[in-house]
Amino acid sequence: MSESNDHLRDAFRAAGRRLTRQRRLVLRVLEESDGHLEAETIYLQAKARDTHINLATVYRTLAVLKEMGLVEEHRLGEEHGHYEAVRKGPHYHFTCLDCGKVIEFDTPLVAQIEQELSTREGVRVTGAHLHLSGCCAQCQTKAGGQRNNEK
Amino acid sequence: MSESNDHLRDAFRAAGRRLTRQRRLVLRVLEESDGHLEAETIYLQAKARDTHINLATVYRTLAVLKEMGLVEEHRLGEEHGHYEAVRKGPHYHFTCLDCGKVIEFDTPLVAQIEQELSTREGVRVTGAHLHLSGCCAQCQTKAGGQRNNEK
DNA sequence: TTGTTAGTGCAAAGCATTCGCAATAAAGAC
DNA sequence: GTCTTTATTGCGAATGCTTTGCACTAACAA
Repeated sequence: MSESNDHLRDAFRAAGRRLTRQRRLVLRVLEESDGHLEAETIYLQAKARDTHINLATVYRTLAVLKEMGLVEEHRLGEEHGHYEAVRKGPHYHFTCLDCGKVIEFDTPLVAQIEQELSTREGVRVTGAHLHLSGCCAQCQTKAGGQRNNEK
Repeated sequence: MSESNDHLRDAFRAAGRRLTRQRRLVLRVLEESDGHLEAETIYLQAKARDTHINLATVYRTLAVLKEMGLVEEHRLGEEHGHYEAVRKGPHYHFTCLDCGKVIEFDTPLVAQIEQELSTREGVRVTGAHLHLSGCCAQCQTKAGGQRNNEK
C-alpha cells in the first residue's frame, strides 16, 4: 500500500501536482471496480468510503487523471461519460443494446488498420477506439431470437 | 427533386411519420454538407434557408432520422454529438488532434473483428464504430515533428 | 514547523439536450 | 378542393451532466 502510494506520488510530482486523499480515493474506486463507471457512481462509491469528497472534485480529478494518462473516458452508450483506469495495453468494447452489458476485448487487427491508414494517409495514429454494439448471447436467448432494442 | 421527395415520403410513411418541411430541410443540410455537423450548426444552416425552424425541432428531427437509420450520431471529440447522413456502407473516422480535421476511411478488417468476436463470445454485432486519432500529415509537417495537442 | 499555493467544498453558472403545451400543418377521407 | 385527425412544431422552461468562482484547507518543500 505504501509502495503504490510512492509510485503515485512520484507520478503526480512529475506532473507538478499533489497527491491528495480525494485523488487517491477516486483512483482506488476505479481500480477496484470493473471499469466503465460514470462520474456520479464514482462519487457515490468514493463518498461511501470517505465522506470528504465532492462531485465537482471527482470531475476535476478525472480530468487530471485523464490528462496524466491514468484514466480513460468513453462515451459508450452515447450518453454521459464513462471512466476507467488504464490497465495493460489497448482494449476495445462491445455493448449489448438490450441489457447494457459491456464486454472488453482485444485484437491485433486494429493495429493493422492503424498501420494501413498511416501508410495510406500519412497520418500518425496515437489513439484508437473501437466500439461494437449489438446483442449479447444471453439476451439473444432471452429474446428468443427477436430483437427488442427500441427506445 | 420530386422523385427523391417521393422516396423520402414513402420512407416516412412506412415509419408512420410525416415528411415535414423541417425534416426535409435538416436532411438536405446534412446531405449537402461533408458530414459531422453538430446540432447547432445544422440549426443555423437550416435557418439560413428557411426561418421556420427551431433548435428543439432539429434535435427531435435528428432523433427521428437516427431511428430511421438515415442519420448517424458520433461523439468524435468526446464533447457534444456530431451528425452525418448515412451514405453508402460503413465507414470509420480519424480525427487530427491538432487541427480537428476528420478523415473518413473504410476497411474490411472491422468486419473480420466482428466475425471473430461473434464467434468467441456468441454475441450478434449490429453496429461498429472505429475512431482513430492522432496527427494528420499536414500538422506533422507544420509542427516539425513535435506535437502540440494539449488542452 | 511554517509558508506557499494547488486542491477542495459549496453553490452558482454553463451547455447541450429534452419536454410540456397550445398552435400548426401533413396525410388520408370525403 | 375541403374537412378531420393527430403528428409535428415553436416557444420557453426545465433537465442533467459538467464546469467555474471564490474563500477555505491541506500537501509539499524548505
